[in-house]
Amino acid sequence: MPKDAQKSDTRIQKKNQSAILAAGLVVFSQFGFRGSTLDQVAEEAGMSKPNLLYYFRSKDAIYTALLAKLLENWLEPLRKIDPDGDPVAELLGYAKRKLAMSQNFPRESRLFANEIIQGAPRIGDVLRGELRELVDEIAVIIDGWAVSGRINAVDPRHLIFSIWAQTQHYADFDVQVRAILGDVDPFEGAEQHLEAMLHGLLTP
Amino acid sequence: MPKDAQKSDTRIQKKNQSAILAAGLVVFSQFGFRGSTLDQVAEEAGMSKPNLLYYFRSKDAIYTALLAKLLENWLEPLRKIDPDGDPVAELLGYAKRKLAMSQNFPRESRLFANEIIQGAPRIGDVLRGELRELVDEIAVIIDGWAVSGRINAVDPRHLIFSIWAQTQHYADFDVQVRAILGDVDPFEGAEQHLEAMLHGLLTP
DNA sequence: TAAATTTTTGACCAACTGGTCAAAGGCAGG
DNA sequence: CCTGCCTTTGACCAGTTGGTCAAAAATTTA
Repeated sequence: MPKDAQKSDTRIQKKNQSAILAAGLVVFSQFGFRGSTLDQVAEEAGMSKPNLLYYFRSKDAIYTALLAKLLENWLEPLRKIDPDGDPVAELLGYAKRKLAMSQNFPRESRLFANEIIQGAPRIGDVLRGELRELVDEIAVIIDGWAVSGRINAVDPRHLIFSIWAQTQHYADFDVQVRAILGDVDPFEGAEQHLEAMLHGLLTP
Repeated sequence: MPKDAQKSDTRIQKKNQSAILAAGLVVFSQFGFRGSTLDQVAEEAGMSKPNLLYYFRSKDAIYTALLAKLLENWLEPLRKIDPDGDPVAELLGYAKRKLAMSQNFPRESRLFANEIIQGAPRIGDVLRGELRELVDEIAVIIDGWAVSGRINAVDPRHLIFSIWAQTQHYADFDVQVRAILGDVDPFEGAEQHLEAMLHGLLTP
Protein backbone atom coordinates (compact mmCIF):
# COMPACT_ATOMS: atom_id res chain seq x y z
CA MET A 1 0.00 0.00 0.00
CA PRO A 2 2.70 2.56 0.85
CA LYS A 3 4.83 4.47 -1.61
CA ASP A 4 4.52 7.63 0.47
CA ALA A 5 1.48 6.26 2.26
CA GLN A 6 -1.07 8.91 2.90
CA LYS A 7 -3.64 7.59 5.38
CA SER A 8 -4.16 4.74 7.82
CA ASP A 9 -0.51 3.94 8.50
CA THR A 10 -0.18 0.60 10.19
CA ARG A 11 2.07 0.13 13.17
CA ILE A 12 4.81 -1.41 11.05
CA GLN A 13 4.60 1.32 8.43
CA LYS A 14 5.01 4.03 11.02
CA LYS A 15 7.98 2.23 12.47
CA ASN A 16 9.74 1.83 9.15
CA GLN A 17 8.97 5.31 7.92
CA SER A 18 10.39 6.92 11.01
CA ALA A 19 13.40 4.58 10.89
CA ILE A 20 14.05 5.74 7.33
CA LEU A 21 13.67 9.40 8.22
CA ALA A 22 15.99 8.99 11.18
CA ALA A 23 18.56 7.27 8.98
CA GLY A 24 18.13 9.90 6.27
CA LEU A 25 18.79 12.61 8.82
CA VAL A 26 22.04 10.99 9.88
CA VAL A 27 23.29 10.51 6.33
CA PHE A 28 21.98 13.64 4.60
CA SER A 29 23.10 15.94 7.41
CA GLN A 30 26.65 14.73 7.01
CA PHE A 31 27.03 14.45 3.25
CA GLY A 32 24.30 16.66 1.84
CA PHE A 33 21.73 15.46 -0.67
CA ARG A 34 23.97 14.76 -3.62
CA GLY A 35 26.75 13.36 -1.49
CA SER A 36 24.51 10.74 0.10
CA THR A 37 23.50 7.40 -1.39
CA LEU A 38 20.40 5.31 -0.92
CA ASP A 39 22.59 2.39 0.09
CA GLN A 40 23.97 4.42 2.96
CA VAL A 41 20.51 5.41 4.13
CA ALA A 42 19.25 1.85 3.77
CA GLU A 43 22.10 0.42 5.78
CA GLU A 44 21.72 3.07 8.48
CA ALA A 45 18.01 2.22 8.63
CA GLY A 46 18.78 -1.48 8.81
CA MET A 47 16.83 -2.52 5.75
CA SER A 48 17.36 -3.32 2.08
CA LYS A 49 17.31 -0.61 -0.55
CA PRO A 50 14.21 -1.97 -2.35
CA ASN A 51 12.38 -2.07 0.93
CA LEU A 52 13.32 1.50 1.61
CA LEU A 53 11.92 2.44 -1.78
CA TYR A 54 8.74 0.59 -0.88
CA TYR A 55 8.09 3.27 1.73
CA PHE A 56 9.43 6.29 -0.09
CA ARG A 57 8.98 6.93 -3.78
CA SER A 58 12.56 8.17 -4.26
CA LYS A 59 15.70 9.54 -2.63
CA ASP A 60 14.29 12.99 -3.18
CA ALA A 61 11.07 12.09 -1.35
CA ILE A 62 12.98 11.13 1.79
CA TYR A 63 15.01 14.31 1.72
CA THR A 64 12.00 16.50 1.05
CA ALA A 65 9.98 14.88 3.82
CA LEU A 66 12.87 15.49 6.18
CA LEU A 67 13.14 19.15 5.23
CA ALA A 68 9.41 19.71 5.57
CA LYS A 69 9.32 18.22 9.04
CA LEU A 70 12.37 20.25 9.99
CA LEU A 71 11.01 23.59 8.83
CA GLU A 72 8.09 23.45 11.27
CA ASN A 73 10.33 23.07 14.29
CA TRP A 74 12.69 25.62 12.86
CA LEU A 75 10.22 28.48 12.58
CA GLU A 76 8.28 27.72 15.73
CA PRO A 77 10.54 29.35 18.35
CA LEU A 78 10.36 32.66 16.48
CA ARG A 79 6.57 32.66 16.84
CA LYS A 80 6.87 32.40 20.61
CA ILE A 81 8.31 35.88 20.97
CA ASP A 82 5.76 37.89 22.92
CA PRO A 83 5.35 41.59 22.02
CA ASP A 84 4.03 42.27 25.50
CA GLY A 85 6.85 40.60 27.38
CA ASP A 86 10.09 42.14 28.60
CA PRO A 87 12.15 42.83 25.47
CA VAL A 88 15.50 41.59 26.71
CA ALA A 89 13.95 38.54 28.35
CA GLU A 90 12.02 37.69 25.19
CA LEU A 91 15.05 37.95 22.91
CA LEU A 92 17.30 36.16 25.36
CA GLY A 93 14.71 33.43 25.73
CA TYR A 94 14.58 33.03 21.99
CA ALA A 95 18.35 32.83 21.75
CA LYS A 96 18.45 30.21 24.47
CA ARG A 97 15.77 28.15 22.78
CA LYS A 98 17.78 28.22 19.55
CA LEU A 99 20.94 27.29 21.40
CA ALA A 100 19.15 24.36 23.00
CA MET A 101 18.10 23.21 19.54
CA SER A 102 21.72 23.28 18.43
CA GLN A 103 22.61 21.20 21.44
CA ASN A 104 19.79 18.68 21.17
CA PHE A 105 19.31 18.53 17.40
CA PRO A 106 22.68 19.26 15.81
CA ARG A 107 21.96 17.01 12.84
CA GLU A 108 18.82 18.93 11.99
CA SER A 109 20.85 22.12 12.10
CA ARG A 110 23.49 20.70 9.79
CA LEU A 111 20.89 19.35 7.38
CA PHE A 112 19.42 22.83 7.17
CA ALA A 113 22.86 24.42 6.80
CA ASN A 114 23.75 22.04 3.98
CA GLU A 115 20.57 22.93 2.14
CA ILE A 116 21.12 26.68 2.50
CA ILE A 117 24.79 26.58 1.55
CA GLN A 118 23.88 24.74 -1.62
CA GLY A 119 21.55 27.56 -2.56
CA ALA A 120 18.35 26.30 -0.92
CA PRO A 121 17.09 24.73 -4.17
CA ARG A 122 14.05 23.17 -2.50
CA ILE A 123 13.17 25.67 0.22
CA GLY A 124 14.01 28.96 -1.46
CA ASP A 125 10.30 29.67 -1.76
CA VAL A 126 9.73 29.11 1.94
CA LEU A 127 12.60 31.44 2.77
CA ARG A 128 11.29 34.20 0.54
CA GLY A 129 7.72 33.60 1.68
CA GLU A 130 6.84 32.25 5.08
CA LEU A 131 10.19 32.94 6.75
CA ARG A 132 10.48 36.45 5.40
CA GLU A 133 6.97 37.37 6.55
CA LEU A 134 7.61 35.93 9.98
CA VAL A 135 10.86 37.87 10.34
CA ASP A 136 9.09 41.02 9.15
CA GLU A 137 6.55 40.64 11.95
CA ILE A 138 9.21 40.17 14.59
CA ALA A 139 11.10 43.12 13.15
CA VAL A 140 8.06 45.32 13.74
CA ILE A 141 7.91 44.16 17.35
CA ILE A 142 11.60 44.85 17.95
CA ASP A 143 11.37 48.23 16.28
CA GLY A 144 8.46 49.03 18.58
CA TRP A 145 10.56 48.19 21.61
CA ALA A 146 13.32 50.46 20.35
CA VAL A 147 10.99 53.37 19.59
CA SER A 148 9.51 53.21 23.07
CA GLY A 149 13.03 53.29 24.48
CA ARG A 150 12.86 49.91 26.17
CA ILE A 151 15.95 48.71 24.26
CA ASN A 152 18.66 50.42 22.28
CA ALA A 153 18.08 51.07 18.60
CA VAL A 154 19.22 48.06 16.59
CA ASP A 155 18.60 46.70 13.12
CA PRO A 156 16.10 43.94 13.98
CA ARG A 157 16.96 41.72 11.04
CA HIS A 158 20.68 41.78 11.69
CA LEU A 159 19.96 41.13 15.34
CA ILE A 160 18.05 38.02 14.34
CA PHE A 161 20.84 37.00 11.97
CA SER A 162 23.38 37.29 14.75
CA ILE A 163 21.29 35.10 17.04
CA TRP A 164 20.90 32.51 14.31
CA ALA A 165 24.57 32.64 13.42
CA GLN A 166 25.86 32.32 16.95
CA THR A 167 23.52 29.57 18.08
CA GLN A 168 23.74 27.43 14.95
CA HIS A 169 27.50 27.80 14.88
CA TYR A 170 27.74 25.43 17.83
CA ALA A 171 25.92 22.72 15.91
CA ASP A 172 27.19 23.29 12.37
CA PHE A 173 30.83 23.89 13.31
CA ASP A 174 30.79 21.47 16.19
CA VAL A 175 34.05 19.80 15.14
CA GLN A 176 35.89 23.11 15.04
CA VAL A 177 34.44 24.30 18.32
CA ARG A 178 35.48 21.13 20.08
CA ALA A 179 38.89 21.17 18.44
CA ILE A 180 39.51 24.53 20.06
CA LEU A 181 37.80 24.00 23.42
CA GLY A 182 39.16 20.52 24.02
CA ASP A 183 37.23 18.83 26.79
CA VAL A 184 35.33 21.92 27.89
CA ASP A 185 31.58 21.74 27.29
CA PRO A 186 30.79 24.30 24.57
CA PHE A 187 27.23 25.06 25.58
CA GLU A 188 27.78 26.43 29.08
CA GLY A 189 30.15 29.13 27.92
CA ALA A 190 28.03 29.71 24.85
CA GLU A 191 24.95 30.57 26.87
CA GLN A 192 26.82 32.96 29.14
CA HIS A 193 28.45 34.66 26.19
CA LEU A 194 25.15 35.02 24.36
CA GLU A 195 23.59 36.54 27.46
CA ALA A 196 26.38 39.06 27.93
CA MET A 197 26.31 40.03 24.29
CA LEU A 198 22.57 40.61 24.12
CA HIS A 199 22.60 42.58 27.37
CA GLY A 200 25.45 44.76 26.19
CA LEU A 201 23.77 45.40 22.89
CA LEU A 202 20.20 45.95 24.02
CA THR A 203 20.19 47.55 27.46
CA PRO A 204 20.43 51.34 27.28
CA MET B 1 55.38 16.32 -16.98
CA PRO B 2 52.59 17.40 -14.58
CA LYS B 3 50.44 15.14 -12.46
CA ASP B 4 50.65 17.58 -9.60
CA ALA B 5 53.69 19.26 -11.08
CA GLN B 6 56.13 20.32 -8.43
CA LYS B 7 58.73 22.61 -9.99
CA SER B 8 59.29 24.70 -13.10
CA ASP B 9 55.66 25.21 -14.09
CA THR B 10 55.39 26.43 -17.64
CA ARG B 11 53.10 29.30 -18.53
CA ILE B 12 50.42 26.96 -19.83
CA GLN B 13 50.64 24.73 -16.77
CA LYS B 14 50.13 27.62 -14.40
CA LYS B 15 47.17 28.83 -16.44
CA ASN B 16 45.48 25.45 -16.49
CA GLN B 17 46.17 24.63 -12.87
CA SER B 18 44.67 27.88 -11.67
CA ALA B 19 41.73 27.43 -14.04
CA ILE B 20 41.10 24.03 -12.51
CA LEU B 21 41.37 25.34 -8.96
CA ALA B 22 39.00 28.20 -9.77
CA ALA B 23 36.53 25.77 -11.29
CA GLY B 24 36.92 23.39 -8.36
CA LEU B 25 36.14 26.21 -5.96
CA VAL B 26 32.92 27.02 -7.76
CA VAL B 27 31.75 23.42 -7.89
CA PHE B 28 32.99 22.09 -4.54
CA SER B 29 31.77 25.12 -2.61
CA GLN B 30 28.26 24.51 -3.84
CA PHE B 31 27.95 20.74 -3.71
CA GLY B 32 30.63 19.63 -1.29
CA PHE B 33 33.28 17.06 -2.14
CA ARG B 34 31.11 14.00 -2.55
CA GLY B 35 28.32 15.91 -4.25
CA SER B 36 30.60 17.25 -6.98
CA THR B 37 31.72 15.42 -10.10
CA LEU B 38 34.86 15.70 -12.16
CA ASP B 39 32.74 16.33 -15.24
CA GLN B 40 31.26 19.40 -13.57
CA VAL B 41 34.68 20.71 -12.64
CA ALA B 42 36.05 19.97 -16.08
CA GLU B 43 33.20 21.77 -17.81
CA GLU B 44 33.48 24.76 -15.47
CA ALA B 45 37.22 24.86 -16.24
CA GLY B 46 36.54 24.62 -19.95
CA MET B 47 38.56 21.50 -20.58
CA SER B 48 38.09 17.76 -21.00
CA LYS B 49 38.09 15.46 -18.00
CA PRO B 50 41.22 13.53 -19.05
CA ASN B 51 43.02 16.81 -19.51
CA LEU B 52 41.99 17.89 -16.04
CA LEU B 53 43.40 14.64 -14.71
CA TYR B 54 46.63 15.36 -16.54
CA TYR B 55 47.18 18.27 -14.17
CA PHE B 56 45.78 16.78 -10.99
CA ARG B 57 46.25 13.18 -9.96
CA SER B 58 42.65 12.81 -8.75
CA LYS B 59 39.47 14.54 -7.64
CA ASP B 60 40.80 14.42 -4.11
CA ALA B 61 44.02 16.17 -5.14
CA ILE B 62 42.09 19.15 -6.49
CA TYR B 63 39.99 19.42 -3.38
CA THR B 64 42.95 19.05 -1.05
CA ALA B 65 44.98 21.66 -2.94
CA LEU B 66 42.04 24.02 -2.66
CA LEU B 67 41.68 23.49 1.07
CA ALA B 68 45.40 23.95 1.69
CA LYS B 69 45.46 27.24 -0.19
CA LEU B 70 42.36 28.37 1.65
CA LEU B 71 43.64 27.62 5.13
CA GLU B 72 46.52 30.08 4.78
CA ASN B 73 44.23 33.00 4.03
CA TRP B 74 41.83 31.81 6.67
CA LEU B 75 44.22 31.92 9.58
CA GLU B 76 46.12 35.01 8.51
CA PRO B 77 43.76 37.75 9.80
CA LEU B 78 43.90 36.27 13.31
CA ARG B 79 47.68 36.73 13.33
CA LYS B 80 47.31 40.43 12.65
CA ILE B 81 45.76 41.14 16.03
CA ASP B 82 48.22 43.38 17.89
CA PRO B 83 48.55 42.89 21.67
CA ASP B 84 49.77 46.47 21.98
CA GLY B 85 46.94 48.08 20.05
CA ASP B 86 43.66 49.38 21.37
CA PRO B 87 41.65 46.29 22.36
CA VAL B 88 38.31 47.30 20.92
CA ALA B 89 39.90 48.63 17.74
CA GLU B 90 41.91 45.43 17.29
CA LEU B 91 38.93 43.14 17.74
CA LEU B 92 36.67 45.31 15.63
CA GLY B 93 39.32 45.44 12.93
CA TYR B 94 39.55 41.68 12.96
CA ALA B 95 35.79 41.33 12.70
CA LYS B 96 35.70 43.74 9.79
CA ARG B 97 38.46 41.89 7.98
CA LYS B 98 36.54 38.65 8.38
CA LEU B 99 33.35 40.30 7.18
CA ALA B 100 35.18 41.61 4.12
CA MET B 101 36.34 38.08 3.40
CA SER B 102 32.74 36.88 3.50
CA GLN B 103 31.84 39.62 1.08
CA ASN B 104 34.73 39.13 -1.32
CA PHE B 105 35.31 35.40 -1.04
CA PRO B 106 31.95 33.82 -0.25
CA ARG B 107 32.79 30.63 -2.11
CA GLU B 108 35.90 30.07 -0.03
CA SER B 109 33.78 30.50 3.07
CA ARG B 110 31.22 27.98 1.85
CA LEU B 111 33.91 25.50 0.84
CA PHE B 112 35.29 25.71 4.35
CA ALA B 113 31.82 25.44 5.89
CA ASN B 114 31.06 22.35 3.84
CA GLU B 115 34.24 20.70 5.00
CA ILE B 116 33.58 21.46 8.67
CA ILE B 117 29.94 20.41 8.59
CA GLN B 118 30.95 17.07 7.14
CA GLY B 119 33.24 16.52 10.10
CA ALA B 120 36.43 18.07 8.73
CA PRO B 121 37.80 14.68 7.57
CA ARG B 122 40.83 16.26 5.88
CA ILE B 123 41.59 19.25 8.09
CA GLY B 124 40.72 17.95 11.53
CA ASP B 125 44.43 17.81 12.34
CA VAL B 126 44.93 21.43 11.40
CA LEU B 127 41.98 22.45 13.55
CA ARG B 128 43.26 20.57 16.58
CA GLY B 129 46.83 21.72 15.92
CA GLU B 130 47.68 24.99 14.24
CA LEU B 131 44.28 26.62 14.66
CA ARG B 132 43.92 25.67 18.29
CA GLU B 133 47.39 27.00 19.15
CA LEU B 134 46.70 30.24 17.34
CA VAL B 135 43.42 30.74 19.15
CA ASP B 136 45.11 29.95 22.44
CA GLU B 137 47.61 32.74 21.81
CA ILE B 138 44.88 35.25 20.98
CA ALA B 139 42.94 34.11 24.04
CA VAL B 140 45.92 35.01 26.23
CA ILE B 141 46.02 38.47 24.68
CA ILE B 142 42.31 39.04 25.20
CA ASP B 143 42.49 37.77 28.76
CA GLY B 144 45.32 40.23 29.36
CA TRP B 145 43.17 43.08 28.14
CA ALA B 146 40.38 42.02 30.48
CA VAL B 147 42.66 41.63 33.50
CA SER B 148 44.05 45.11 33.00
CA GLY B 149 40.50 46.44 32.84
CA ARG B 150 40.71 47.76 29.29
CA ILE B 151 37.72 45.64 28.25
CA ASN B 152 34.99 43.78 30.11
CA ALA B 153 35.64 40.22 31.17
CA VAL B 154 34.63 37.85 28.37
CA ASP B 155 35.38 34.29 27.42
CA PRO B 156 37.93 34.89 24.66
CA ARG B 157 37.18 31.70 22.76
CA HIS B 158 33.45 32.26 22.65
CA LEU B 159 34.10 35.83 21.62
CA ILE B 160 36.11 34.55 18.69
CA PHE B 161 33.41 32.00 17.86
CA SER B 162 30.81 34.73 17.79
CA ILE B 163 32.89 36.83 15.41
CA TRP B 164 33.42 33.85 13.14
CA ALA B 165 29.76 32.88 13.30
CA GLN B 166 28.39 36.31 12.55
CA THR B 167 30.77 37.19 9.75
CA GLN B 168 30.71 33.83 7.97
CA HIS B 169 26.93 33.72 8.26
CA TYR B 170 26.68 36.37 5.57
CA ALA B 171 28.60 34.21 3.12
CA ASP B 172 27.40 30.74 4.07
CA PHE B 173 23.73 31.63 4.48
CA ASP B 174 23.77 34.24 1.73
CA VAL B 175 20.56 32.92 0.14
CA GLN B 176 18.65 33.12 3.39
CA VAL B 177 20.00 36.57 4.25
CA ARG B 178 19.00 37.94 0.87
CA ALA B 179 15.61 36.23 1.02
CA ILE B 180 14.89 38.20 4.16
CA LEU B 181 16.53 41.51 3.31
CA GLY B 182 15.24 41.69 -0.25
CA ASP B 183 17.14 44.32 -2.20
CA VAL B 184 18.96 45.79 0.79
CA ASP B 185 22.73 45.26 0.77
CA PRO B 186 23.50 42.86 3.63
CA PHE B 187 27.00 44.06 4.34
CA GLU B 188 26.35 47.65 5.31
CA GLY B 189 23.94 46.74 8.07
CA ALA B 190 26.11 43.81 9.05
CA GLU B 191 29.12 46.00 9.74
CA GLN B 192 27.14 48.46 11.82
CA HIS B 193 25.55 45.69 13.80
CA LEU B 194 28.87 44.00 14.42
CA GLU B 195 30.33 47.26 15.63
CA ALA B 196 27.45 47.96 18.02
CA MET B 197 27.58 44.45 19.38
CA LEU B 198 31.31 44.45 20.06
CA HIS B 199 31.15 47.88 21.67
CA GLY B 200 28.27 46.88 23.91
CA LEU B 201 30.02 43.72 24.94
CA LEU B 202 33.55 45.00 25.43
CA THR B 203 33.43 48.59 26.65
CA PRO B 204 33.13 48.84 30.43
C1' DT C 1 62.44 22.49 -40.63
C1' DA C 2 62.55 18.36 -38.11
C1' DA C 3 62.89 16.09 -33.87
C1' DA C 4 61.59 15.93 -29.09
C1' DT C 5 58.53 17.11 -25.70
C1' DT C 6 54.35 18.71 -23.75
C1' DT C 7 49.37 19.04 -24.03
C1' DT C 8 44.86 17.34 -25.41
C1' DT C 9 41.43 14.04 -26.39
C1' DG C 10 38.22 9.99 -27.82
C1' DA C 11 37.40 5.56 -26.49
C1' DC C 12 37.10 2.78 -22.86
C1' DC C 13 36.55 0.44 -18.10
C1' DA C 14 35.04 -1.29 -13.61
C1' DA C 15 32.53 0.29 -9.75
C1' DC C 16 28.66 2.57 -8.20
C1' DT C 17 24.23 5.14 -8.67
C1' DG C 18 18.97 5.52 -8.21
C1' DG C 19 15.39 2.78 -9.28
C1' DT C 20 12.38 -1.51 -11.05
C1' DC C 21 10.15 -5.96 -10.73
C1' DA C 22 8.65 -10.47 -10.11
C1' DA C 23 8.63 -13.65 -6.71
C1' DA C 24 9.10 -15.11 -2.04
C1' DG C 25 8.11 -14.58 2.99
C1' DG C 26 4.95 -13.01 6.91
C1' DC C 27 0.84 -12.22 9.05
C1' DA C 28 -4.01 -11.27 9.77
C1' DG C 29 -8.96 -12.89 9.62
C1' DG C 30 -12.04 -16.64 8.55
C1' DC D 1 -5.65 -24.80 8.59
C1' DC D 2 -5.96 -21.55 4.46
C1' DT D 3 -6.77 -17.49 1.91
C1' DG D 4 -5.47 -12.79 0.78
C1' DC D 5 -2.95 -8.87 1.65
C1' DC D 6 1.17 -6.53 3.35
C1' DT D 7 6.12 -6.64 3.53
C1' DT D 8 10.72 -7.94 2.07
C1' DT D 9 14.22 -9.12 -1.09
C1' DG D 10 17.53 -10.97 -4.89
C1' DA D 11 18.40 -10.13 -9.40
C1' DC D 12 18.67 -6.84 -12.54
C1' DC D 13 19.04 -2.35 -15.43
C1' DA D 14 20.50 1.90 -17.61
C1' DG D 15 23.00 5.93 -16.54
C1' DT D 16 26.82 8.03 -14.07
C1' DT D 17 31.14 8.00 -11.62
C1' DG D 18 36.38 8.50 -11.06
C1' DG D 19 40.02 7.19 -13.59
C1' DT D 20 43.16 5.00 -17.59
C1' DC D 21 45.50 4.81 -21.98
C1' DA D 22 47.18 5.06 -26.48
C1' DA D 23 47.33 8.11 -29.97
C1' DA D 24 46.74 12.63 -31.99
C1' DA D 25 47.59 17.64 -31.80
C1' DA D 26 50.26 21.48 -30.38
C1' DT D 27 54.30 23.51 -28.77
C1' DT D 28 59.07 23.89 -27.79
C1' DT D 29 63.79 22.96 -28.86
C1' DA D 30 67.70 22.07 -31.83
